[in-house]
Amino acid sequence: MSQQRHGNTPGNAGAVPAFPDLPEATIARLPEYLRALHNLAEAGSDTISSEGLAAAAGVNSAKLRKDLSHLGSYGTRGVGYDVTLLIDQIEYILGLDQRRAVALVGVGNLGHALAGYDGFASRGFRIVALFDADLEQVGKAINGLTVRHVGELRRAVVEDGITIGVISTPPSAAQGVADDLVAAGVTSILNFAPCVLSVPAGVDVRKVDLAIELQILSFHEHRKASLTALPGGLVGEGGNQEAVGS
Amino acid sequence: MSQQRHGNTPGNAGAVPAFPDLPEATIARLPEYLRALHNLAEAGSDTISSEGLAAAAGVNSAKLRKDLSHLGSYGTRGVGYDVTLLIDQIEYILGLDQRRAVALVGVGNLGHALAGYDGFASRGFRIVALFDADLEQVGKAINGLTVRHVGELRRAVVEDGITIGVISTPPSAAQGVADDLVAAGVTSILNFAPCVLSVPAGVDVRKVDLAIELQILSFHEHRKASLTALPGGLVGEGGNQEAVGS
DNA sequence: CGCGATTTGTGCACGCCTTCACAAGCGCCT
DNA sequence: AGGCGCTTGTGAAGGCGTGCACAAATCGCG
Repeated sequence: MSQQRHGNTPGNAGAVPAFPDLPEATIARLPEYLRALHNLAEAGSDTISSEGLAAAAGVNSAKLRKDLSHLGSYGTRGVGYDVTLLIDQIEYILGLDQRRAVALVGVGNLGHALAGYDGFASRGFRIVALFDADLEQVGKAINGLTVRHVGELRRAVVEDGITIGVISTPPSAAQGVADDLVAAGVTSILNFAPCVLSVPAGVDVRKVDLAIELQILSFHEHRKASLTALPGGLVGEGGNQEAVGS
Repeated sequence: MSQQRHGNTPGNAGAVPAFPDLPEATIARLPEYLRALHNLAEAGSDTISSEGLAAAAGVNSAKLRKDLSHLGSYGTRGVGYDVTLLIDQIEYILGLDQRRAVALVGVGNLGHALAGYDGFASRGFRIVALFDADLEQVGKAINGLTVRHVGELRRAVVEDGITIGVISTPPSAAQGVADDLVAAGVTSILNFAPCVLSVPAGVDVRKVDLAIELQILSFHEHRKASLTALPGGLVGEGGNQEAVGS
């Protein structure tokens, strides 16, 4: 592979190193590696082998090595990977060192919980604004933030430099909110509403549908149930551990 | 990933049709088709073309046809698919007609919201039991259910015929809860705790990590930001719409 | 009854991802 | 200094999934 490390292309004027062209599958796994690495660092490990990190992240070690090789070889043969160095690298690649500002729209049942979820703050994000269309909710304080009316969205996005929006409204309102977010300049959306959003080119949408996750599990339950009725029975079936992420 | 060799014996004597051997990718999309179909049915459509359903589900029409062809041919050439027939078929395949009983462990911030989430009840599941290790929470009523102590888990799973468990505890408690669920007979787990669970063969685990979803979006933001700094700029970049699910 | 319009079902090719297997590289011990 | 054990990085092969393009099938209409 032509690995372009920090030795940059001569013509690149930016201070940023050439941005690696990572496979989607790899990108989806980097956060998991990062979490595992943080645990290891906290436990006092300085270095970790691909085997060890793979186990901690729940993946195959060959896959992990190939993933990491894509971002430019930060391991030492015979030793392993430097934990803190790798953390810095992955956080840089993911852009987490910027602690991006996030807006959350819809503080109903789920949105309320998301607004108070520690995991966002502790893993690279700042929820800086909450919105709702319901005047009943507007003005309420959640986790130190005041819920504002969705009409103020545009101004807030610009003022606070928000680049990511989270939608946790009912599905009927989701498309409208998405349109507002895009119009305000948001280019990444995390959608919890069970519906398809249509957005212009250049805007990324990820969808999390909680019921769908259960339905997929239900399928496997159904399959397992119908298999146990068969003569062969289930012999040495491998446990299925699948992580979300496309 | 999975290593399942479910040899489907041709001489299946059961009244149930031979269980189809669906690709994982197809399974993950069936729930989305189902949701779109319910919307269409509510709107009064009797039949729908692959093109129309694909648009409603946010996928390519060829992909949709191939997916549906895997579960037998329920369309009519020149006409399209019968909406209600297709709904019944997909619900049967996913095992949703059984309205599986679900246990939820951990009624903290997120768990509380999940316990009250309408989407579960309206899309084929019954949350029948809530558990927590915190005695402060035990006894409280959420959405008509009383929170019980996690020690009662085993008995409840057996008595209520629970087959799916949802873990929304802190990561430190998740593995223990998973062990308890498995010991009680649960064979499918939806894990919201940001950690890897190890479970015996035959148990399915799906993981939803909210922070990871944001981190993936953050990567794309980072990439987009570094691209706009380049001379070419972004030319006709296709909007990325990715759904969760492996 | 036949024809054309329409839409499904699918063979095929391509690309991405995973996994194996091993050479290359590194540190440690003697 | 040299050899040995350990670990990374990667070439190659195979499998899976996607999307095109088209044949087969069905309906409606003249």
